[in-house]
Amino acid sequence: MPAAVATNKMRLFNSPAKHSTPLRKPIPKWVDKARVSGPSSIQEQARQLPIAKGKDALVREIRANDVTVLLGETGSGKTTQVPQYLLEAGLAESGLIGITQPRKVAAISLATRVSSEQGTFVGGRVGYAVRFDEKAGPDTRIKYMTDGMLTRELLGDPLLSKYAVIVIDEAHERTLRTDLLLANLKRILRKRNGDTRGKGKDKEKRNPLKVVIMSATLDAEKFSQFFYKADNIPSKYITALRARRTTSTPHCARSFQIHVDQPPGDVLIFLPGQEDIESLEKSVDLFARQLPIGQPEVIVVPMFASLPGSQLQRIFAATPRGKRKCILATNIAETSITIPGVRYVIDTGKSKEKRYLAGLTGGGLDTLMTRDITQSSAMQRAGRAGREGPGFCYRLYTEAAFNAMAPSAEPEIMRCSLAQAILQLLCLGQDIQELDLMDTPDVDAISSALRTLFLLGALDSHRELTPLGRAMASFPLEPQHARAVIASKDLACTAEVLDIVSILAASSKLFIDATDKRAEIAEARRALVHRAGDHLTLLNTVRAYRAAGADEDADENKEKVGRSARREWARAHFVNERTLKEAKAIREQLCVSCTRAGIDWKTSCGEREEPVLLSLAHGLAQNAALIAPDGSYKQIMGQSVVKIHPGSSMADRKVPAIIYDELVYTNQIYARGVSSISKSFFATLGAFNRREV
DNA sequence: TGGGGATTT
Repeated sequence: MPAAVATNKMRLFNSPAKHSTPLRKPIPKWVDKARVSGPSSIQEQARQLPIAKGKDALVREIRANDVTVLLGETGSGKTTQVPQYLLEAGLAESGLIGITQPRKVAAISLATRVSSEQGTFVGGRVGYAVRFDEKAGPDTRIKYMTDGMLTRELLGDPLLSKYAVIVIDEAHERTLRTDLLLANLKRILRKRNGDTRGKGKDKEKRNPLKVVIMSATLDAEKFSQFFYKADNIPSKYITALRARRTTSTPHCARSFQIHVDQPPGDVLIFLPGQEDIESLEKSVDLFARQLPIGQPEVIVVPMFASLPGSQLQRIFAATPRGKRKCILATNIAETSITIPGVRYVIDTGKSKEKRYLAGLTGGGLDTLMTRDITQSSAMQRAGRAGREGPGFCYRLYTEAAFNAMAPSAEPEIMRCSLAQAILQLLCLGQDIQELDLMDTPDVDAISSALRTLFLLGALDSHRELTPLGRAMASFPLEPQHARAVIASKDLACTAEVLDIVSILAASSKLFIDATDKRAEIAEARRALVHRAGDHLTLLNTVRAYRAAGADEDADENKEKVGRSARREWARAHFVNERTLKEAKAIREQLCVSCTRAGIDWKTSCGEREEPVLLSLAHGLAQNAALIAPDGSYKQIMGQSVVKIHPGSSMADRKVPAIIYDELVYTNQIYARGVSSISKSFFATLGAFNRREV
């Protein structure tokens, strides 16, 4: 460990336990009782969850109120049990029970769990709906889904009339989609449950809706206030369904004393970014080699989102007897990936945070900074220890530092680009400035997004949605990318633009960059690099991947051979196959959207590159810069001087003009996803000419 | 010369 970390004060926190004797701190007795009962049926386990005791009272409250806010920590069983209680109580007779989750994996695994508790198959009484995957049928009463999925349903059914109950889970995370849902639920409650109270007869005809908000942090009362204030929507705030208690004991230790002093169990260390992980990996390896004879061997495993899929197997592989796994992870291990066998968590208290700064002229800017985590994150990180037994969390900061942390993260709506959200709301006939949101974004962020939408042609000068804007909103893409797809129709290069845009819309990066293999990687990828820049390099890569093993695909029996040839190709070129697979699924969805919008997605421009770049430039008109006499690049719209990101194929190249996907400010303002474009292109862009309007 | 993490009929 770096000295700075090793000498910091640490705190010892007791974490949740399921069985066996706790290591240091006694586990509260009632938790013990709930967890120690030995092997039993899955239904029996459900009955023993802490929440089960409050079942009747809970159902009574939900029945009596339109909105119920439920505070309960992860593991209290609320997400799996509450929907079943409501089903049993007959609250799903007039419609579905929908439960939203911020993440796809959670929606799927919860549906699977609850299905088996109900003794049915997934897609029967209990189902789920996430992008690219839906298992729900006519018998489905309980549906787990991503919050994005329900937001999409809103566009087609503004009153969500299929649902009798909507449960918003993990509401404290305040994702953009959760916030948009909360605002719309308030509107729906007014419509479906009536403006005035006490007219019971009418109420039944109106198909009333029940809303349950679940939060894991103390700001739960804010949700209750949100629904009650102004509207007097009957809402109830129920406290503390605690599944675990986190107690703290001051504790100083050198970090690797865990390994020397503590019983077996893997160690999970939370760090801000890839750079920190790679440098600590070296230190830990060095430490491991200097261990006295007889000490167990240490296996160091890095973990961050851009790692290739093959690395993931190392994380989930069981630790051999007599060895100890030490996982160095970013925030990815906080919520999205659960690693079995972790008994000790070391929390540095830091994470990287992306924040969007709206620009008044030249689009926006993302900042990426290392910051202190929130108390909510700290508790989540601690909870990652001891999921299968007693566990411990060593916090590398003082209790005072913990108390100084923000209780929970600022809502996403306050720190992201609003262009896509505003466009979707306009399709619903809603104005973001009139919408009753829990937190209202800055007026600058709204004006900036409106300006972007205007430049893209989605809005006219009266802020009215144009037919082009409506067409853009029909794509599950950011407005800039949707604009590029639409532009590709007239430029006859839709196939190529879809290839590029689907990669840009994928969640992880296409290229894998290990610092220590830079020369090898450059050599392997040389044939893929296009001199016009990153967008056409992406296109080359997608095409080459598709071509690898394509011959075998003709024969059904050899399809497997084709798949393994592609996997091998991706590995050899340091390309993330997971990204390519995700992009393929996105592309298929985009083809459906194209057909609906009257765009022939098969139209290809072959090897011509100009139409592709011009289509992209229609979407990225605001993201353009010209070279200055001193060799730097200056934005066309906006005043920033931007530097081409070192990871770009255009780094160190001097061309007259560039377009880029985004600006990221770390130490300097870097343009990422850069292509060279002829200056004369801008003269042909209507958006560019309208920029002063 | 540098890359926290989710999500979309």
